Order: sequence, then structure tokens, then C-alpha cells
Amino acid sequence: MISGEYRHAMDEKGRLMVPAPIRRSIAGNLVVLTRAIDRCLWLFAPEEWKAVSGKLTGSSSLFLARDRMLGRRFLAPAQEIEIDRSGRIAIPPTLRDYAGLHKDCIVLGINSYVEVWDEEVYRAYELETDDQYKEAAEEIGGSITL
Amino acid sequence: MISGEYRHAMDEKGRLMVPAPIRRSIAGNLVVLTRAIDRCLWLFAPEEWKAVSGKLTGSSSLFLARDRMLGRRFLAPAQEIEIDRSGRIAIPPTLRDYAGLHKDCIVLGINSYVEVWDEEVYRAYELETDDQYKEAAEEIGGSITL
DNA sequence: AACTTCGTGGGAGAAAGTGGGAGATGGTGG
DNA sequence: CCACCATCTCCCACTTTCTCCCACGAAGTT
Repeated sequence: MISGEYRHAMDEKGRLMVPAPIRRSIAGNLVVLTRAIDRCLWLFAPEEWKAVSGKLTGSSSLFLARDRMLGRRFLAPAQEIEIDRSGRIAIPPTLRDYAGLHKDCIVLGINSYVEVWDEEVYRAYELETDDQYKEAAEEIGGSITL
Repeated sequence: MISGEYRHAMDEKGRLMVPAPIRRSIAGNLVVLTRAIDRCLWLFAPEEWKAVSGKLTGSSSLFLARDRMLGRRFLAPAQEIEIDRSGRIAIPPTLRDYAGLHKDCIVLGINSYVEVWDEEVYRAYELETDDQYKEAAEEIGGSITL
């Protein structure tokens, strides 16, 4: 179970720390990095990635526009990346650009995957979704009693 | 059953006392600390947190915008933290910033969870919500007789 | 008054994070 | 086809931060 919210700077070489607690919950030193659906990156442990991508590829067809699109935008950008001895990953330029990563990044551990955001982009996202968040909280309040 | 209202100072290292009465009602020396919905932090005993977070993670999908948002804002910030031998917790910087904790903090024990506020932020909250509080009391008065 | 419990501060060692250098790799132009 | 340049990758060393532990002060109790 991964979790935690961290702020880290990407250095001039495009390297970003994977926070130690997250690193500890990933076996081995390989991860899969890909474009998320929102303007950020997703980072999976290899076996998690297999599970997710497997569900998409399992039933997809070359001849369906929707499947081709998903392949291009979700599967193709995925890269296997090594965590170096200092616990960093080098983020490829195309992914860096997609997520608008500049320097200060936010790293989110969410259950079984990790998200990487540019700090400013994430702040903007939080503002945008603030109302939805509070609405959702009220709804959930109906079903969760503590 | 946790309760109590305490004022404690966070020291220069970002450590905050968990008041002894609250500590006694938590088994073990691990707690889960996370962002609340208002500008403060929530502290749960691990099993309480599992109960709450489990209801959210159970049926969530990577491919639904709302689920992603809830994961980011509610699940991700949660961190498991150890209570040290002196009964303190070290509050991670991102959580410290979110709640605007500076030095003097208010710790509230509420039933089955604990809230941590910056003192000034809490005073402001009390002022803001004073009218709502009295209205809410009137509403409740309809159903509670004592 | 001594003892116990609670809270506070600080120090040492360990871990985490940062920066930069050298060799390898791949692309470009002559 | 070869030489050169840019970039990448891997590794090492330094710095900072964190964590754990201990010792002291205050307050309440027997």
C-alpha cells in the first residue's frame, strides 16, 4: 500500500527523487512511467503495470478506432525506467513536456500507483476541483459514519 | 472513545506532542496522519483509517476522474507515522504546510479521531462558523431532548 | 520530600537527498 | 565512413535532514 505526498525538485538533468517510503514499497529498482489521463505522469511497479495494461490489451483490436487511440495515448508512452543508486529516476523529455514538469514537482502515492505533477499544475488542479471535492465529500458523508 | 481539547507547541523540528490521554486510547505507537477536508490534519489509529479509506479504495478506478481526484486529495496525503518515546509525532512538511501549522497548535480528540489545527487558523474558523454553529444547534434541538 | 508522570530540548549517528564528473552511447555533419 | 559533439548513464562524494535516544524541568501524587 503506497501513500504519501511529497515535494521534490527535478534537477537540471531531469532527474527526480522517488521518495524513500515509496521506494521501499516497490520491489526491485525498475518502474514503468507513462502519461496519465490528467496532466501528470503515472509511475507503476512493473507488476502493477502488467495488470493495468493487460486489461486494456487483452481485448483490444487494431480495427477499432477507440482501441487504437488508447494504445497510442496510454500504452505507447510507457517506458521502463531504472531507479539509480541515489533513488532517482531520469524522466524522458517527452514525458517531462507532457506533464509540464519544470523544477518543483509533487509526488503522490495513491494506493497502488504513483503520480508525478508539476507543482504549479497541481495547484491549479486543486483549485479547479475544489468544489467537486467538497461536493463529493458531502455525498460520501452520507455513507461513511465514523 | 477519544476526547479533549489541548494546546501544544510544535518544536523547531516539526514535532508535536500527542496528549497523553489520547495516546492511551491508541493501541501501539503507530498513527495515520492525513489532510482533513478543512484546513487541519486528521489523525487516526491505523485500524480506524483502514475502515475509512477502505470504503473509498474498494471500488475506485484509475479511469474515472472523480475517483482519481479523491485518491489524490484524500488517500495520497495519508502517512503512517510513529509516536516516539516521548509521545511526539514528526509532522511531514507537506502536511505542515497544508494545515498552516506554525508553532502553537490545537489538538482535538473527537470520538474516534483526532484533529490538529494551527491555533490562529482555528480561532478564525471558530469565528467564521459561529452563526452556523448556532443554527445547527437549533436544527438538532428538534430531535434531541435533554 | 521523594517519586512518578508528562512535556521539552538537544545531540549523535544514520539515512535521505543533491550535485557533479567520467565513460558510454547515439546522433550529425563533413 | 569517420570524427566530433551532445546527451545519457552510472557512479561517487558531500551535505542536509531526520530519527532515535537520553537527560533535564515542571507538575502532580503518595
